[in-house]
Amino acid sequence: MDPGTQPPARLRTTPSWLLTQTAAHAGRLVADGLGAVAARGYHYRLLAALHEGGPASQADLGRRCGIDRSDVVAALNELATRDLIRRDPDPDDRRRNVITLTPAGRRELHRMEQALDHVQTTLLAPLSGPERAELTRLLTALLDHHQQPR
Amino acid sequence: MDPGTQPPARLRTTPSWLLTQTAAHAGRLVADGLGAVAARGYHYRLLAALHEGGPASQADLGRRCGIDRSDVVAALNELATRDLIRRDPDPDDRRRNVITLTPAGRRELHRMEQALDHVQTTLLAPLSGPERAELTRLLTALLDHHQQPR
DNA sequence: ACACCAACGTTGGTGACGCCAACGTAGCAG
DNA sequence: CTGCTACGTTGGCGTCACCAACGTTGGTGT
Repeated sequence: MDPGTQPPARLRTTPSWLLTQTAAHAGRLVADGLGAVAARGYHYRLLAALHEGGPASQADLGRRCGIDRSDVVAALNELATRDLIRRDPDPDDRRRNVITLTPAGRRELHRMEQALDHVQTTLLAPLSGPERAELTRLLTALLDHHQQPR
Repeated sequence: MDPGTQPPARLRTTPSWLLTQTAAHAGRLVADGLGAVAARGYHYRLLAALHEGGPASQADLGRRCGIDRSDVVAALNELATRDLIRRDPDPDDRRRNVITLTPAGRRELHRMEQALDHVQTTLLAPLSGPERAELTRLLTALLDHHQQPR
């Protein structure tokens, strides 16, 4: 039909464009999947970090998840109103709060993971098993390299 | 030092997390690189599309770049005030504007590309040549697959 | 004991990106 | 002529990421 309705070739071969575009699609899928269980990325990251690392302070959670302290506050507020986490003052350090995953939070985390499993499937549909592993490896290498000065 | 300050393992092996995180880093690098020449992603995409495809309507540009019509308007306004593009009414279809790249716009596009070349280098630093090609191939496959219903 | 600095949680604001709804205008098909 | 579609424009919303500032608390140096 109408020619030139394709993305510019220079963009289509530029890794940064590819990354941001695929990430946009991935983000859309993730947002949809999490939205189906009334959650968003920050919620999942925080709950997953709590599940793996156990109770932690908000600052610790932020560092683990790569989320700014101020954004951790807001996300935890939302999780707390749904009773998915508990926020208790730390008796050993009165500056801190101890964030604890509640049973309901564990259940919600499980639902989120199911939704995300489905997202992975559809996202990686065009890739073979070895290709998925290779993609994971390459992205991990990029991430590790650029995350050293944290 | 303090253990458990690592991202959760489940996140670190999840492709969608890897994509969004690497994309966040890539986006940061791109934004910094383009910011050094007083531009942002939308500006680069639009100028690149104009350079490759020649003058076009705003709706066409939006389709080519994957940018919403309304966002095209704002970005073109910014480019127009810097005289990087011209916006003329289309005599053949009075609904449309014909967007044309000016010589100054071509120069700015060149500066942006230089900045982005540098970004690619630092972004892909940890990968070998074949690995970069493979990453590009995998991302392209993902993008093509998920862009069919456009 | 004191002053100093660092860390914590919190509030508020900014920007980029992506998306959607609505409007008036203009082209096109029936 | 009547609709339907496309176009440009305005305005708004949500997510993610980041920064500045404040008061409180902990730890350190002197």
